[in-house]
This record gives sequence, structure tokens and C-alpha cells, in this order.
Amino acid sequence: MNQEIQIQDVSMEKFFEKYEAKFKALADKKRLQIMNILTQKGEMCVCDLAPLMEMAQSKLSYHLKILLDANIISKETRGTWSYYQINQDEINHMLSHELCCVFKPSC
Amino acid sequence: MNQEIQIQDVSMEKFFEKYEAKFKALADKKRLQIMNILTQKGEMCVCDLAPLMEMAQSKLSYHLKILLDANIISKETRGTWSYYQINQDEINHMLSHELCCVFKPSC
DNA sequence: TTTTTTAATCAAATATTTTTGATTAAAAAC
DNA sequence: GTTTTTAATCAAAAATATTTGATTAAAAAA
Repeated sequence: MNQEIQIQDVSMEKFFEKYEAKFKALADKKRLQIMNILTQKGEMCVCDLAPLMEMAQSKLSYHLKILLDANIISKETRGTWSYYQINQDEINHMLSHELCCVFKPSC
Repeated sequence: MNQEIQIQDVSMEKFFEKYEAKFKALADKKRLQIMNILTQKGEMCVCDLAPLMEMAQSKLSYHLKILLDANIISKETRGTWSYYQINQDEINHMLSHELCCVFKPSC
């Protein structure tokens, strides 16, 4: 209990809410698969990811938004295309080293 | 991609399903708070945890079961009492060192 | 033995999340 | 300029998860 965040109950409440949202984003096998693909491929647009995931575009966009809102992935728009990539820092701060090979390209 | 688990798509599927369940268990602020209390107190029975969480017994048992099924906590029954404690190993294998102070008593 | 305490489970109600198909807006291609 | 491609968003439907209050079973206390 030596971090600022955890000094008071009010802060703890905020902390738990923050991680609730982050873990919620991770709590779906399709989203974990998306993360795994983005880790391997480095960067992908929705139009290439959709057939790979065998997922309708609107459904994929829904899941990408959840990961994006949780700061687990990031987006770069070029022209009409949206390119998504994994947010390596966020993964490192959340997950154990043991999960590295799935969500870290360096493994 | 150097772990057995990740050699084939079939294995990956299982792997993602396993972690979906685990992250789902973590994806609730009340459950994170339960985990935090168990980390601090070491061991607690439902009857002591319920007033601390300001939660009805049936509701608390529901949340404890989710954590138990995900192997995040474990249970020991003595008499009519059920004592729950955090599963330190599981936490270590899942979460980053940075989350240690919340869910590891050693921090 | 009877009563009380403990905690799991159940079914119904409620709330939340996900899926689906359609619409929209913007940029690219023609 | 018109058509096509790309991807976000929307609203309704479907699927899941959570809450609630009651019931149950087992052990403890009286």
C-alpha cells in the first residue's frame, strides 16, 4: 500500500473503476484474438482485420472501440482507412511477463 | 510465440477462452475490492466480509463463486464457516508487477 | 431436541453487453 | 460529378450477467 493511488478509500474506488473497465475490455476471447493479431501483424485496418476475424464490420468496430476506450489499442486514420495497433505500454503495465508471448511482439 | 499453448489455432482458442473467464472475474470493481480486502486481511469468512463490503450474503456468495471458479481465490470450510483467501500464484501469473501493491501482501 | 447461525443455491426480475442490419459521412476511384 | 469503398454509429433484438429475496442444508449453540 505504498502508492499514492491507494492512500484513501476514495482513490481506491477510482482505481478499481479504472481497472474494472480495463479488465472488461480484456474479458472477451474475440478481443483477445484481435489483440494477438495486432501484436503479430503490427498494424491493421478494419477492412483487413474483418475477414481475418471472420467478423462483420460493425461488430468488429464495436469491439475495437472497447479496446480503444480502454487504451489497450490505438488508432491512426489515413484517408478512409483506420489502422489499429496494440498499445504495448498499457499491456506491460497490466499483464504479467508470462503473458508476454501472446501480447508482446518482442517475445 | 514460443510456448506450447500457442502452437496451433485450436490451442490458442482454448487459451483465449481460459483468459476470457479469468479477466471476466477481474472485470468488476466489487470483486477487485474483495480481492484487495482478502490480500490485506489474509483470510476472511463470508459473515465478516459481507458487512465490510456492505453487501447482502447471497450477492457476496455469487461474486465469491465467480472468483473461485476463475481460481483467483480459494476456499476452506471449517464448521459452518467458509474462509476465503487470495490465490497469490494466480495473481502473479496474470498481473504485472505494477499491480502488486493492490493484490500482493508482500508489497 | 430445538433454535440459531452460516453460506450455498434457486428462480424471477433487472441491468448490461453483444449482435445484427441499416444508415451515415468522408475519402477514393472511376 | 457519380459511384464505390471504408468505417463509425444507431436502434432494436438477443444474449449474458447481476441483483434480490426466499429456500435449503449443515453445523453450532442453546
